[in-house]
Order: sequence, then C-alpha cells, then structure tokens
Amino acid sequence: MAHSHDHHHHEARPDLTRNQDLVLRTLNGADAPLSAYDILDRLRDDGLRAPLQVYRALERLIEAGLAHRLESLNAFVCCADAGCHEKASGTAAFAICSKCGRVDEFTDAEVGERLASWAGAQGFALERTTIELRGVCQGCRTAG
Amino acid sequence: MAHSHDHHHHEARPDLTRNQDLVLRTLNGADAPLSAYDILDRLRDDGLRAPLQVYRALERLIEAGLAHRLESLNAFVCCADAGCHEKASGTAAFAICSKCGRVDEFTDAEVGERLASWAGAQGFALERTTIELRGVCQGCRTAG
DNA sequence: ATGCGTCATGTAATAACGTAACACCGATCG
DNA sequence: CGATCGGTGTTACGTTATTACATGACGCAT
Ligand SMILES: [Zn+2]
Ligand SMILES: [Zn+2]
Ligand SMILES: [Zn+2]
Ligand SMILES: [Zn+2]
Repeated sequence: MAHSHDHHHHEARPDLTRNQDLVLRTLNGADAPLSAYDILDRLRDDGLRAPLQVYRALERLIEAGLAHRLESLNAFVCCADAGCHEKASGTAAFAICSKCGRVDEFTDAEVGERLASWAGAQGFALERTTIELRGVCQGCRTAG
Repeated sequence: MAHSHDHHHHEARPDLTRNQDLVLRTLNGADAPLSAYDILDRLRDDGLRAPLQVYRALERLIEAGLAHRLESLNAFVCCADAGCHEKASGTAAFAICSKCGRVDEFTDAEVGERLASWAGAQGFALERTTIELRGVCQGCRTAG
C-alpha cells in the first residue's frame, strides 16, 4: 500500500488522515508546545469535538516520527529534525525554556551511545528514551 | 550554613515533617513507582485525606534529593543513589521496565557533561534534566 | 453482491493527575 | 506582645488521559 517504490526524495510523509493532518498543521503553526486540549480548542471549527480525536491523531504522528511528546510538560511539538526517528545518530533531546516555552530539538550521538551501552550492559531492552532539559534560553536570559 | 547547630549528628536527612516522613517511607517500601494518588491511598489510615498533602511532601522530598519524579510515568520513586543530588558526577537517569515496573537509577558522567556542554554552547541556562529509558528489564526478558 | 476484517471516526462518560484559595496552628523573633 | 513564616487540613476546581461503545469506509474473499 505504502508506495513501496517511492525511493524518491521529498515523499517523507506516510499518508495522513484528515484528523492527523489537522493536528500536525496545528503543531507546525505553533511556536510552543501544545497540550492535547490546546490542539482541540484550535480545531473546534474544523469539527473536532473530543479529546480522543486529538490523542489518536497524536499517537499516529508520534509513531511516524512527525511529532514528539514532551513528558515533563504533558504537551506536544512537531519534529524539528525530520529523520530523528530514523537515524541511529542518537536519541532526540529537547531543551525547553521555562520562560518563553520555546523548544529546541537536538541529538547527540555520544549521549545516545552511552545510554544504549548502559542498557546493553544491563540486559535492558531499550525501546524509547526521553531526554528533556529545562532551563532558560539565551534569548530570555539576555532579555532580562 | 550547612552545620549550624546539629542537635544530633546522627542523620544525613534534613529534618522531615510527619507527612514528609510518611510519604518517604511509603516510597521506600514500594517496589515500583507510585503515583501521588497511590501514595495517598496507602496513607489514608495515617490520616492523610487530600492529594495536596502528598504533593506538598513530595515537593520537599524532591528538593532535598530524597525522591524523584518520573515524568514519563507521572509517578515517584525514592532516590536510590543518595547523593545524586549533590555530586556533579552526572544527572540521574532512570531505566523503567514496562513489564514489571521496576526502576533502576544510574548516572553517567559523560552524558551529563555532553548535555551541559550543549547547553553552554547555546547559552541555555540549564536548571534540570530528565533522562528516562523505557524498555524491558533483563529479568522480564528472560522470564518470557 | 454479501459478508468479513480492519482501521479511522464520533460521542459520552469517567478516571487519573494536579492546583488555587483559604483557614488554622505552632514556632520564632523583634 | 504582635508579626512573620512554614507546615497543615479542607474544599473545590482545573487539566490531562482513557474506557467503552457505536458507526462508517475500505479492501478483499466467498
Ligand atoms: Zn524529532
Ligand atoms: Zn526563552
Ligand atoms: Zn537520585
Ligand atoms: Zn521487568
């Protein structure tokens, strides 16, 4: 079903359903993480009525590597590093500004390796890693 | 500063109030993370009645480095590495088994350094770091 | 075409997690 | 003494997430 042959370039997205597309666009248009209920509020006019509609879409988007959940915030952002899902380069990490709410996604291969290595040594079957830094971004610091 | 007028030099613990002590003992006695409401349920007989009593105690325990919050679980554990709070050895990380719920706390200096270094380079004033690994522990894997 | 499995959807109700606001008490200190 | 401070108790409320059930759309085998 999924164009097994599209080895082409910019066809990164698996086909999204209407709800998934709405949610992803909402995340893309936001300049800070949104809670599921924030998203819901912004999509009332598009017909969404219940939290579950948003949570279901988010679940798929996250599986597809198009969005992330920020555990320390109970909120969601779109992925800023298309491919962080794919590459073994390292686990995605997030720096979250407590003042302005902006989030910076990055990866550090060394960090990913060290954690994977610890897991390997312990016989721990690693499935998913959460790394979140809380603090104040440069912009907010210099702004006073 | 630290060491003003120690009544009894006996303990490392800052003096805990009754509620704080109850909550800490409950966490110590558990073999898996507990939610605030789990804790509350276990302390009904000791007179606790409202979530806020638990959350307030947890707040102090976490400040004191005696407990940790697991963001990906909305639950709490007691600190297994007395001093992870103090030492610059690295940020505490947690491996959480999805099957049995057991949590393993550890630190990796290199990981802490890399993240701190990223923050420094970005001018990000790092206040707090969350690292949580989800997966299946060795015990559960071999058990089937 | 009929029926079947599967996946997305819609809806209501409820569970789980967390906080604001206010009153009270006891200890400490000028 | 009165003032302040931190911990406490209680009510009420706000936010986040899930369970349960019903429906609709599609591909596919009978
Ligand atoms: Zn990403
Ligand atoms: Zn900022
Ligand atoms: Zn610790
Ligand atoms: Zn296990």
